This record gives sequence, C-alpha cells and structure tokens, in this order.
Amino acid sequence: MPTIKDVAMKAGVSVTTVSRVLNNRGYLSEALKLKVHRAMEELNYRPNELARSLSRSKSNIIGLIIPHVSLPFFAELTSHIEEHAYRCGYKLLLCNSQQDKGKELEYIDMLRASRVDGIIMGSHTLEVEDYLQMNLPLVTFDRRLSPDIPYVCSDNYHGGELAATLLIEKGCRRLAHIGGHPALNLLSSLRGDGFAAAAARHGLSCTLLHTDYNSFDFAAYEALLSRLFQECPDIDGIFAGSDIIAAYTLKACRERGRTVPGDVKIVGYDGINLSGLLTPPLSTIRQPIEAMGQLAVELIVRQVRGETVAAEHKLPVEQVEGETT
Amino acid sequence: MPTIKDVAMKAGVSVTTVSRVLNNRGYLSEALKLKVHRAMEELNYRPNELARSLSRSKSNIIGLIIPHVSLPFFAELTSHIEEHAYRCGYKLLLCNSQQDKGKELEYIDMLRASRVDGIIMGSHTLEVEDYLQMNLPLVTFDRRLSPDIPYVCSDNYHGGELAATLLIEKGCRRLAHIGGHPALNLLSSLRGDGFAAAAARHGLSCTLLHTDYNSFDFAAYEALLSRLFQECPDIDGIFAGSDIIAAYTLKACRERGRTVPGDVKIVGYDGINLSGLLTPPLSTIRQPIEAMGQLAVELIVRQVRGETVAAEHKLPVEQVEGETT
DNA sequence: TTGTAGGCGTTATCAA
DNA sequence: TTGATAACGCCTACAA
Repeated sequence: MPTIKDVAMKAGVSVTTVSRVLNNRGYLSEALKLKVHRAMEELNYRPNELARSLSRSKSNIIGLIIPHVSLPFFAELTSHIEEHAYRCGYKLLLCNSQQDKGKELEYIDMLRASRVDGIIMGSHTLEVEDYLQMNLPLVTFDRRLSPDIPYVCSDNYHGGELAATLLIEKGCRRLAHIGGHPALNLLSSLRGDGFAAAAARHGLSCTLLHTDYNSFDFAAYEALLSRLFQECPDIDGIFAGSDIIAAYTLKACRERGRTVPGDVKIVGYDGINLSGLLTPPLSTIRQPIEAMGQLAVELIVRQVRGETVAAEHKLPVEQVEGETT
Repeated sequence: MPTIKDVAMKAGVSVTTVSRVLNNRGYLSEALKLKVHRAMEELNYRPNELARSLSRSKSNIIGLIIPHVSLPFFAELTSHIEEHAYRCGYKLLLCNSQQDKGKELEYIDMLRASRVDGIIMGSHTLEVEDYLQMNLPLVTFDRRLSPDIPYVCSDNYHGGELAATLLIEKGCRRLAHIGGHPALNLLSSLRGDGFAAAAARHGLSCTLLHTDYNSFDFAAYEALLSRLFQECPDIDGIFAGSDIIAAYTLKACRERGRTVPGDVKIVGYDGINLSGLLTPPLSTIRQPIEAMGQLAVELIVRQVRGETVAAEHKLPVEQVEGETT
C-alpha cells in the first residue's frame, strides 16, 4: 500500500504538502493541488486511517453495545444507528453483549483500548459504577445512569397508558402485562407502571408478570404465558412488553384455542417491522426507532465536539391499531 | 490515558521491557513481570490498539458488508459472525450497503483505509472487478466472484428440490416460486432452479416470479403476490425465496381469504427465528446460519494467517415442517 | 506558499 | 536479561 511518502515523491513535493491537500489546510496553489491529486490517483492512494487516528487521537469510530443484534428491535435500531453514523463520517463497531456481564465488561475495555470516540449502550448488565468510570462520550437507551449521562428513551409510561386505554376501550376487563425484570431498573419497566395506573383509573386491576433477569429468554416467555393462562383463565387483554413477547402471546393463544382478538386482545410494544407481518397484524405501541437511533448518534457526535447535552431525551410513542384488539 | 511510557517510568524499567511483558515475548524475570504488572494496574493502563495496529500493521478488525442488518436473516447472520469474531479476538465493523452501489463502494474503500484484516461480503451490488481489486482477505455469501475467492453458501439447489418435493407430496399441483432477481447472478437463484427441476421430474410445471433488482423491496413482494393470485388463481403451492417473502405470502393469502395450508401451501427459505413465530408456523428450508457465520469468520482468519483455503463451502440445508404445508 | 522535524503509542532490531 | 533507537504512517508547530 502506498503511503503519503510515495505520493510526495511521485508529486515531487514534501509530505507536509500532501498532508495539506489531503486535509485542505493552509494555502496551496492550484497547480500543486492538481499535481498531488494526480499522484494520489495514479498510486490509488488512501490515507491510512490507523495512522490518522493515532496522530489526531480521534478514531471516528462509535462503539455500539447491545444484547443481541438478532433481536428485531435491536436489529432495526442498529440499522438506523449505522446509517446515521455513516452520514456523520463515523464507523460502527458492533458488540453483542449477549447479556453476559463478562463480555460486556471486556467489550467496554476493548472499545476504550480501541480509542472509539464514544459508546452507545443498549445493553445493561453492569452496575452504574462500571459505566461511570469510562471517561468517554456515552449515550444509553432506556437507562438513567447518572444525572449527566444522556439517555434516549421512548415515552414508556405513556405507552403503557395507551395500551391500557386501547384494551379497555375494546372491552377488556381482565388485564395482564408481561414485561422484563424490574430489578434491572430500566425505564422500560415504566411501561407496566403506566399500564397499571391507567387500568386503575378505570377501576381495573391487572396481573403483572415479568421475566427473569435475562429478558430475552424465549422459553421463559412460554412458561410465563402458560402460567398466565392457567392462573387467570378468564384473561381477555394482554399488554406485552415487546412485539416479540406479543408474538409469543399470539402463538400461545392459538395453541390454546383462544381466538385473537375474539377471546383475547393483545397489544405489543416497539412497532418493529415484524408486527405488521404477523397474522393477525399486531396492535402495538410504536417507538420512533429511527429517530432514537439518529438521536443517539447525534448525542455522541455533539459530546465529541465538546458540547454539553441534555440528559433526558424522551421521544413520543404512537399507537398502532392492527387486528389484535 | 496512561501510555506505555508512564508504565515504564512507574515500574522503573524501559518501554521495551513493558512491551515485552505485554506481549509475553523474550525472557523476563518474574520479579520484573510483577513490577510491571503492578504499575499497569495502578495506572489502569490499557495498550492503545491504534498504535499497536499501526505498528504491527494488523488491526484485528473484520469488516462486514451486508444489505441491511434490519433484515432478520442478516441480523441473525451478523449476530453469529460477531460472536465468532469475538472468540477469535476480532472486532467487527458493521456496514449496511442498503443495496446502494455508491455506499458499498465507499465502504469498501473505507474498510481498506481502516486497514481491516479482511472483509465478509453479504451485499453484492457491484461488478466482479470491483471486488477483485481489493487485495484483502475476502469471503462472500452466496456469490462466486472468481475461482480463488472463497464463498459460503447453503445447498440452494437441493433446498429448492426439497421445497418442491414437500409441496408435491402434500398434494400441490399448481406451483409457483417467488425469488430474487436472477440477473444478480447469486447462488441463491439456484433455489428456483432446483425447485423447477424437481417439479419437472414430477411432470409439473411452475410459475417463476422474481423481484426487481432490489431484492428487499417489500412493496414489490405484495405487487408480485397480487399478480400471482390474479394470473394463477388456482395456485396451490408456493415456494418463497426467503422466510420474509413467505410471511408476505401468508399475509396475502389471508387478505384474499385463502386458507393456509388448506387452499394454499407455503414453504419458505432460511429458517430464521421469525419462521416459528408466525401463525401458522412456517414450513421452511433451514440454512445453517450459525455455521455459515462461523465459517465465514474462520475463512478470514485462515487467510490472514496466510493459509490458502478452498473456494466453495456449501453447507447442507434442512427441511423444517411447520404448519403451512 | 512550502519544507523540516518531532510526536502520536507501539513494536521490533540491534547492542550491551 | 534488559535497553536505546528506529520504524509504522500521518499530523502539525515552527521555520524558511
């Protein structure tokens, strides 16, 4: 691979000059620019980003840590993050924590060692202190780590309210919610809170179920659903904490001969592409996934620039009526 | 951030020595090792990977270019690639080409500039020559670029045969296949070939439909399905080129009042998680996605090591009977 | 307007 | 066994 030196030789100038035209810095005669550009083309020269990064101590890489890209919500989020990062001239280093503390820690370490310019955290297996240490631009999803670490979330509480209202309007009286483990202390647990509160305002109570520590254990969903149908056979309205859980719920209803939306009505959360593909198409609370991804990147970029950014970024949700309500 | 120099000072040795204990090279007294390790810990030192990469001219980064991570198949593939890369000590730079030639080209350029150690290509919008230029370890999915660029694929042809056989065994007589655009010249178009061949062996012909150039345009699927049901109202067996297409097919049937598997039977391809979540669960031809991802990484790693690897890596598919046949 | 030289943080080649 | 010192490829004062 040709280096800046080769270009300088071929163009008959110094490396400084080449570096200048590369970065468009300082005053350069058009003639020189042309000469240098020609040399670069002839050699098919590309500046070595490693060297650049080292020298400028800026890598233009953003690290993204999520539980699993294979989960549709994170897949879509990642896609939007990538797209926006690309627009801003950033590369994306993808890290699946697999909900494993060890891996998440190692990844954080690795990202720091790689001198990424910032980290977007969608995985949250560690304690607050572990995150606070890393002296790096940081943005989280759905988790408030400290008063000055920005986080992006959807209006979880209101989303829960919307779900309850929708189910109740459609005639449901026996409500249940299936969500992630509340001990994780994520903002997404507000979905259940909003749901319960809205139900209470209508004089209804509801059954609240949640997964174990690992919120993405699919077998756990089925077990929970089994329990739900056994303990509350007359359940008629279920608010699932995610569209995936909703899909499992749909499946569980089908396997038990409960019709949807006849016997049981279901509302999901997320609004992933999949939700419209299910039969029947899911009613759900849609998060603005694209806007959230874009915002996360933007918050990193602005921190890199030295700006201080607000802590909370709560984006509105939208009710989508499919055919499960 | 502390550097190797700081560690050296603190430990009262030279940077060379620190570098040695860092890389476990040469002979070092235990006493020294201990001293150095202690200094590193006290300073919370992490070697700068950028500097390392520059010096060794090896970045330990693999670039992955795919059409969209938001497509479930690629999301799952990416997840497995990430996992295996991590095990091998590699980081993953994620690039969504979005089926855009310009973006794909820029990404290739960017990856070379970033001195990635290899590229895994799942996106194929460019011409063969564009890929051959990059003098880098390369692995592709489902595309044969040249005799010595290794590629990973599933047994597409046989998968198509399995699909046909399954449908025919279940009593279908009016067959159709919906696949990607054949001009892309991807191995995945063998799915349709195998399907047609097996149908012919049973004395059946079949309707072959395919998308436009952009194989991931969902609206196009719906248009195709519309046409199919209009032109061949008596169709009773559909082999979809992917599980996503199958999901759209399922939806289209439902909207038109055709029961599945009563009136129409459907077989998908891929075996993504989603396929089991649909109602009814999809019958499909499962690709060994995890093995494919793992193999791709392995092929890069082996090329990095200087080994020469075989060109073709065709992995077996497996028929999964859901409830759509 | 252009060039020289030192630094970014490591590794690697010699000597000692 | 350990330590100077020159790369790795680029950027950037400072000079000219």
